[in-house]
Amino acid sequence: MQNADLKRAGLKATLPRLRILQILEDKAGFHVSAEDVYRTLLDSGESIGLATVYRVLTQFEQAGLVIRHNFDGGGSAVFELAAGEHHDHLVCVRCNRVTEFVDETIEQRQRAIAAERGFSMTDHSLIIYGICADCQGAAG
Amino acid sequence: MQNADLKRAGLKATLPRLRILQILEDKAGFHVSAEDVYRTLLDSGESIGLATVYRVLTQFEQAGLVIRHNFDGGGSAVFELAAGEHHDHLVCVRCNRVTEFVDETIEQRQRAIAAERGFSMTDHSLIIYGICADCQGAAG
DNA sequence: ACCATAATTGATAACGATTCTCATTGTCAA
DNA sequence: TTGACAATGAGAATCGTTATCAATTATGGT
Repeated sequence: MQNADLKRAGLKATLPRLRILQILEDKAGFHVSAEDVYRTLLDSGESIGLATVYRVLTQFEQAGLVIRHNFDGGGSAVFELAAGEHHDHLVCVRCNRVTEFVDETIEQRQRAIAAERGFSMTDHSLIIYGICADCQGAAG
Repeated sequence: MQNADLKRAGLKATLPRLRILQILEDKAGFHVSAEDVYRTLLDSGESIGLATVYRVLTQFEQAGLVIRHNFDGGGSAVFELAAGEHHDHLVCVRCNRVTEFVDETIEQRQRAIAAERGFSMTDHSLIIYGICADCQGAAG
């Protein structure tokens, strides 16, 4: 039960938080914006304010439940459930689809580079922008 | 003469563009926001509109003269002269200073990963967030 | 189950960054 | 020079996001 997930994160198990967590789980593996979550809620007949969606997503991020990404291009941040291990992203600049990947060689080099410079790494973000196979097939 | 740089990029050599290009050259190696450029202009006694600064920076970006970065945290985009080769960034989350680095191993892996997935890479961005040596020394 | 308390919510105003609008001005090729 | 058309400046408008604040709700002790 997600109720416990929230408690564990130090958050009261309120209805908006449960609903939003559910939506994120339903879309596991996808990247959704605050607006996406908000619209999904509206479509389900829930009446939860947009401000609450932003607040809750920020709380989830701070609690480590979700990860926020600021990809170039699209002006809004996107979120994904923090389940599983760290991964990086391939973003299609044409259809905006996001694919994930993990590469241990790169991870190692990053750690080495940070260490070489006395940099205490807190996070990192690697994004490859390009045109996905589907979009190459489709239009020029 | 920068006049020629602009012409080559297909841009008329107007005064605002020349001044802004000059500022970017003066700050080569640094990352400046549109506001930074704007304030620098004001301080020099120039009266160039903020809207023009944004427009010109966007044009420079499209012309390949500058690179725009959207680092996490700081809400505004920063720009740097596109001179020289591609490089990645270390961003200090405490003082916001940006350091650059190049790592051929990572570059290669990125190309390989894109290729493996039939992804036609147009760009990529690797940012390591952390606390720089100076800031570690300073405060806890 | 009930209550008090403190956290959470929703509606909307406010915000910062960026873009748009449009009348005015400037550049450049002829 | 001059004309055509792109570029500019000032401010309004827009976008995503955050703050405000009164009303609502979850939770722990009873």
